[in-house]
Amino acid sequence: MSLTLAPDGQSPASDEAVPRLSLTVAAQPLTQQIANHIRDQIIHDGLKPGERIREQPISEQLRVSRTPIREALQILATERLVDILPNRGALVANPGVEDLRGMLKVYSMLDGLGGELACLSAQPVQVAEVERQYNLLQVAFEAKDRSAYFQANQAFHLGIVAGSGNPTLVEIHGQLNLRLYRTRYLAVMQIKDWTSAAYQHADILKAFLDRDGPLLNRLLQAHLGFAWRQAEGVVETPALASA
Amino acid sequence: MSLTLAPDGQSPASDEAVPRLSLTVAAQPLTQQIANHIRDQIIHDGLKPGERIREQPISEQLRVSRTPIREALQILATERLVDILPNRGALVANPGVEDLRGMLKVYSMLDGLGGELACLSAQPVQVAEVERQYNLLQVAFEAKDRSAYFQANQAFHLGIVAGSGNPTLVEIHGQLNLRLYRTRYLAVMQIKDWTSAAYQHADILKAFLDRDGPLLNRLLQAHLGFAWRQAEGVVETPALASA
DNA sequence: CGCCTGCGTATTGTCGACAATATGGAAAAT
DNA sequence: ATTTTCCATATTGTCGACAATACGCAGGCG
Repeated sequence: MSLTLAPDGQSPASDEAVPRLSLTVAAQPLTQQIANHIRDQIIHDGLKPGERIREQPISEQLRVSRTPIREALQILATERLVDILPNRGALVANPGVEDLRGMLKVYSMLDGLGGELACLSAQPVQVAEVERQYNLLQVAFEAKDRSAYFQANQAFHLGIVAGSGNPTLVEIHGQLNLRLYRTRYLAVMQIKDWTSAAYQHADILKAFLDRDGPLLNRLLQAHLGFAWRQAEGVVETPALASA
Repeated sequence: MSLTLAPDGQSPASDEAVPRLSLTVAAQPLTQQIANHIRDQIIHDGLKPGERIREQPISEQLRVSRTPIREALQILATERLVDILPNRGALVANPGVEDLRGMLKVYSMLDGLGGELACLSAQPVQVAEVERQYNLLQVAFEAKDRSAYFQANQAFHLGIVAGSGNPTLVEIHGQLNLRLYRTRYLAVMQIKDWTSAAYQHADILKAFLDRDGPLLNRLLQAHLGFAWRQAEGVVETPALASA
């Protein structure tokens, strides 16, 4: 879960135990680690929409100077997960219902396109992974484990898009997915009737296995539109709106 | 064109001539200005794909410390216009033909969706703007002014998408457009037969004015696919590939 | 009584310096 | 002659300090 960030964590006498071979996987840049850290907190609702993100507290918690933190915030701002107000700091992005509706429109289109392309070019190992996630989905559903259900649901859909073999599509789809992540998570955890949407996955999987691209495209878009209509009521949490 | 960046450019005695009223448009953050500066150079081919971007020369040219430059590079890396190799600097992104093909697939899908939505919710002023750009397009075409043609073509397509009223769509579409900008520009400037694609704009405009969403969607996607097939030959410039 | 002004403080923005890492080439070894 | 090692140099990465800006509140003014 949480990153082991502090660079002063000295493994005893490990200076020679871990020589700087080029074979060794290079540690991720500090800026990226920090961006990942903050991003995780945002999508998992540790940092609430509209909440102020101050640099100094993060600097102290992670034992890092403000410089890489500011670089990380620029990344997250470009991903539209935070808003940076010049000279007034960074806020967790707080999209309104209308914004979320617009994002979902684009997202479902990309999701459908991903499915359609995946029917053409998904590798067997990718198909198998999607099937595996479908089974996990069913297990979680029958166990009424919403958290596991959400996780498998994520992996199921992302797995299909990955099958498209289109890196740009995967990237943009994934970025929009992050923007919608928190809302979708809260929706899945809260809505009363989560049975209907769950059953749609069987048809989706079948279309995928049949490699029926156009059908899968339609099913995915309809599925997301349906899930959204169920979630819409939950969204009405204006979060922090002061003054 | 080029930014007036140097903060030492003292307009004589303008300290009181431009008081810091809240009505005054706040100057764009330095980081953004630098990002815009580098972005412009990339898409206009001043910085070539694969070329190294060193921080110090930029720092000297713009009379700015490296800190905001690094922040700008993080932004551009998130936009996939540059690649940052940890400890080894930033390069101008250099997508291969396969990458470009994948981007264009997503781009045309978004373009088509934008057109379809625009048929539903474009404001009269937006429709008028698209018509205006269409006329500029025709003028430039008849004058064989490829540069003006490209510019009007850009504004024409972006104008349609803007009519969708979906900020997320506009943003993602615009970002992909930037990634493809240089290639499209070089293609328009180089291809021999640029008459065929030009004529398609008449049908596109008509479908838009008729508010025929599905038709416009199909026309736009076909249009981009066509333009791409014409451009494909031009793309074969592997740029810098040393060692 | 409410609003405007001015100042102290908190926070962001920028900088120069130093540390860490990679690069290229000369010298040495095979 | 070729490869390897080692070092000087160039470049990126991180930091602490300072500058610039915004915020909140006390005091004064209409």
